[in-house]
Amino acid sequence: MVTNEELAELLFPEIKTSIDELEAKYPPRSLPEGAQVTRFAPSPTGFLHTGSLFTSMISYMTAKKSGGVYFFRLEDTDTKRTIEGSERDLIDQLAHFGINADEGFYPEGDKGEYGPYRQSARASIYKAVIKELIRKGRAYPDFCTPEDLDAIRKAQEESKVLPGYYGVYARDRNLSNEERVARINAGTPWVIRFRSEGDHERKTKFVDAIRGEIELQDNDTDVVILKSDGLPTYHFAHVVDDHFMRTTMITRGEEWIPSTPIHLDMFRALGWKAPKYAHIPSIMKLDHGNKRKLSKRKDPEAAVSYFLEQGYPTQALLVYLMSIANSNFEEWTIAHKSFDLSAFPFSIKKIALEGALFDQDKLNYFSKEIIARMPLEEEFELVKEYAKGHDEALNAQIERDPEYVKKILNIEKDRKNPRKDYAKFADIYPLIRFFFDEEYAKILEAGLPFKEGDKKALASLLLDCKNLPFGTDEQQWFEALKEIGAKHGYATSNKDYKANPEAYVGSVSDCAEALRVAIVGTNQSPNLYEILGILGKEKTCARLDAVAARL
RNA sequence: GGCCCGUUGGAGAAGUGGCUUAACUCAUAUCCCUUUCAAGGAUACAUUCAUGGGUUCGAAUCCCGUACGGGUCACCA
Repeated sequence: MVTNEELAELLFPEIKTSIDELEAKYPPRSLPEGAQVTRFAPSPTGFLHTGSLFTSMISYMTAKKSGGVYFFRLEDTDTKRTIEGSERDLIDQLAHFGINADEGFYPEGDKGEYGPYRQSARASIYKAVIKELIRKGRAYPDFCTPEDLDAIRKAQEESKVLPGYYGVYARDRNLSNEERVARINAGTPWVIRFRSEGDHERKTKFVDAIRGEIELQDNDTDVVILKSDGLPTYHFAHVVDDHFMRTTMITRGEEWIPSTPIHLDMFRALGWKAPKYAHIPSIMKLDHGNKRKLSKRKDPEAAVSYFLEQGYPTQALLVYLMSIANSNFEEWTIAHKSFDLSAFPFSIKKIALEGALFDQDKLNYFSKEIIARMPLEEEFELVKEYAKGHDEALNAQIERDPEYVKKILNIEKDRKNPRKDYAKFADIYPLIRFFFDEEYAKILEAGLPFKEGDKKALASLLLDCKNLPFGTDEQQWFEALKEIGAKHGYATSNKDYKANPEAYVGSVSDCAEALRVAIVGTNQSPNLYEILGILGKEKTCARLDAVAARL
């Protein structure tokens, strides 16, 4: 007769730690009433996903708003999919967005009392719990090969019965301990499965912090909890980690809803109090008329790095994501004239149930608004940082003459309603390149889009514009432009022109447009007066001469 | 296929039995302003809340069925 105790000892002889010792080592946190402990627990399998940023922001806000703790845990139990170094990117990018963990895994070392915070370093903790489960008869070694499992699944499909390792299909569930010991000693590979006592005919209920009460069929499958590589599966790691790390609210993607009964089943078996769950909806995308989850493979906007490369201010993305999470946030920003997330009364209950379609237009709107209202110095610093890593041409100009670039960024900024030209920093250079002489030379070379008309008259008008005053106010400057225009047959107001079009060559608008095209190369630009002010008299005149000479 | 979640305008959504002739924001369109563009101002945009039935004096709001969309059924998380 082999006891469970002996089986446990044979399987994990090196494990001496008891659950009580773990309980003592990781005591309940002393936090004020209502404080939530949340976490973000990604796998290091690539770059930060936009949906992950969404979830982590929600976790972070939930902890902060309640005076609790937000921590970061690395779920690196899938050694096959792990991408070397991606944990660094994960943490760096999160930090970039200001989502800094109070405790957790850091490449240079853990911070906090509830570690280790990387699952691959917690093997002995999982095994200690499993050893106890085996002693209690709630876990057992399973000797099925992948082929055996395939065969079971096929048989189930043929007889149209639910697939899975449960009940009579759980082949090794009722092996005698003697048999188990014999196979182990014979060197047969094994995994450990949880022994469920659930009944599929019954329901388990739980309250989701976002969706309210959810009722699901009870779990009755004996899930794998320890893989053959000695590492736990997600299901088990979640239960053990979030118990000993004293997480109070699990924020995770909605794809986890169907497996929640498995987790609840294990919490019950271990006699632990289950945490609250908040299942976050996924961010979707419309694809040929169908909604689907943002896909890292198909959608560039699924990777947070995309927004960083495009030069969206991190605040803009966060604000956009918050507008999806709590739709009253938008009204709040208007009422408070602020985009400060930390001041907003975020509520996890207000998250809508259906996954929102990712809306680039709306992101751009927020981003334009944020960039336009940002103080010049702040904007300049962000632009500088962006250009350094992502925009060579812009960077070169900033290095050559930062003050000049700063002046350009400041055009029509100091007003009640500042210009909103840029949704992202990548938009900047194409719009301002005409300011730089070598770029202007290229523009000139490509030909200027003047309206059809008398070239000679145009040249003479442009040459006359060299007499435009510098250093005066805009009103005086514009009067001077009108005067010059009048000399060349342009009406001084659009009304005059409309009233009697035959009497004029064109209106002031046409006159201004000619000047604009000559100086910037297109018929659209920010305020001309400010542009000329930045270019200065010398450059302006040189450009006018060059254009006139070509006509 | 089983199970679960969901369904208000092009998009995000408010609304949980009468105050809704369905808020607010983005997008779109038209007009005004205007030295262009951006901005700003004004107006328009769901006779109706997926659909069929029921409960009620009264339903987007409660109940049931149907359709559609999403998710999930691994030694992946």
